[in-house]
Parts: sequence; C-alpha cells; structure tokens
Amino acid sequence: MWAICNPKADDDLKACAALGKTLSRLSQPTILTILAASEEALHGYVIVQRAAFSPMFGGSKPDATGVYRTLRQMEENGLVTSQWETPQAGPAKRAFSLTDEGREALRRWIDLLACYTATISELREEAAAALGIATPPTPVCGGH
Amino acid sequence: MWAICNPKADDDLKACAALGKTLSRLSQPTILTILAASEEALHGYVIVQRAAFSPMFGGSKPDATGVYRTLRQMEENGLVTSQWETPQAGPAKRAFSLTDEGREALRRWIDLLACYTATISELREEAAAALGIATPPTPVCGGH
DNA sequence: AACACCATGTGGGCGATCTGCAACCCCAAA
DNA sequence: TTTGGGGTTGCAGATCGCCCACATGGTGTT
Repeated sequence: MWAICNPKADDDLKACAALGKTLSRLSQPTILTILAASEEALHGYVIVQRAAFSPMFGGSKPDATGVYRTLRQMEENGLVTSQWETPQAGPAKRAFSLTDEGREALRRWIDLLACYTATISELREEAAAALGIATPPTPVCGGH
Repeated sequence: MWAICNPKADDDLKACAALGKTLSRLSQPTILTILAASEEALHGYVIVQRAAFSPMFGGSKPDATGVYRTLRQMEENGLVTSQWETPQAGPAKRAFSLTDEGREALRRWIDLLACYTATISELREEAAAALGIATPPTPVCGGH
C-alpha cells in the first residue's frame, strides 16, 4: 500500500538496498482529502479508485483491504460516518462522509505534513553535505 | 523509533486520531548520513547518540535495538562494513564504516527524499484545496 | 442454456515484516 | 553498587499486503 514515487525501477530500489518504497502512515490524510473534496458520501470502492490518482500513488490502486480497514478505524475515531445502502437491485454498500472532527483532523494533518517535508528536506541537506556534494536539484519523480 | 516533529503534544496527536507519529523507513538514510559525515568508523552506540540530533528526532534517542538491527541489515546488503575491536581493557565493540555501495545508496536516497517531500507537499496542497482554504504557511515544527 | 469473465462492493484470514520494550551479557570507573 | 559504555536476544503487538469468499449483475462465448 502507498507506494511513493517509484524513482526509477523496482530493481533500482533493491539495488539501493531496502529503500523502503512505502510511506505507510499517510493513508489517513489521503482518504480524508478525497472525502473532503467530494460533495456526496463515497463508497470505499470509489475511494480506492480515486486514491490511485492521489499524489501518493503512481496511478496504481492501493490495496482495497487496507482502505476499508482505515475507514473503519477512522469511523471508530469519529472522523467519518457511514450509512448502509440496501438498494433493491445490487449488493449492500456503505457510504462514507467526513464529520466535523474529520475536517479538523485534516486541518491538523496539513500542518503535520509540512513538518514532514521540513524534516525530510533537512535530512536530505545533511546527507548531501555529508557526501560533500551540493544539494542537487529535485530529480524527476516518476508516477502519475 | 523515529519520531517526527512532535507538532504540539502527544495528546494533540491522539486528538488528531492516530496521526502516526513515526515515519519509520527513514532509519537507513539517517544512519548512512551519520556514517558519511564521520571520518572514522563509528560504534552503534555512538550512532544512536548522534541520531538523536538528526532532523528525524527532537533530541531524543532512537531505540538502540532498531539501530543495531538496521546496521546488521545494511551490512548484509553491503552498505556498511564492520570490524570487531577487542581491546585488552573494555568490552568487545564493533566499528561500522560506509562502503562505496553505501555512499552510492545515500546518493540515491537524496533523490528519493526529494520525491518524498514533493509527494507530501502535493498531498498537503490537495488537502488544503479540499478544505477550501489557502495553503497555510509552514507552521512551527517542534523538536530539536 | 451454461460457462467464463469482468466490474462493483465489502470484508476475513494468514503470513511476513516491523518495532519497541524488557531483559540479559560484558566491562570499567566512581 | 550504581552509572555509563557497548551489544544482543526474545517476545508481544501492530501493520500491511495478498489471497480468497461473499454478493450482484452485465457481457461475451461456446
């Protein structure tokens, strides 16, 4: 779940030795953002589809199981609510929508994400300095 | 291990609902950077001390177990080498130093970290847009 | 008609991995 | 005996991805 970037190829990642191609904990803000951007309530299935086009993925869909699990966990924490729909035709489905708490959580996430980027940028600069090279320009990041 | 930032307080993190206060996979580049910045080989213990002052931590030391495990794993992958020192006085200790492969891996990490920040920034902007607010300025990030 | 297959939609179960904590080894100086 | 340096194992808990089951309906194929 949650493949980030895909710098060159997976083989390259392996050569780089367990680079870690996932930044797992960002499932929540991704889902929260998708829900916040939608006017209506969304089914988990649809969230999976849309998540594929979020910055976190290179167009490939995340594991649906993980999305459903995150949604349930977020509901337990009051960030989303869901209601079952049982149409005459078709299977039962669940529609999720953000709560005010969820919107508030996303607002916090925005600050936290900024902290993440700041921290990672700092690490990057230290790494470049340690190698005695100038901080290189942002490379082409594969995906989407 | 690997606490990032610490935006306000842990309570706040909980309020934000399982924010995920770790960005785990960044142990490797942190250790690689510390080794690259050092002229001599370093003991795992020293690496733990120095890691506390890396951007990834707010001055608090990471779990030593994880550092040793990462070091051993990196050695298996050829990124570092180690030699046991068995002084007449004192316990046996192991000194780690970077290999050329390790330096190469760090170079790749520098690109990958840039991808991470780009991806997270993008997500942040989408989140702000979804909430209908202007992308707020970078908040104060606690730590160090 | 029976079959396969795909798309929508949700979820359980299992194994692999990660990770932090506690505990334990060594040794030496205060 | 406590503190600090130095290193390791073992275990419990969480996470995560993959496979598969359950539903339903449409389309295409022998």
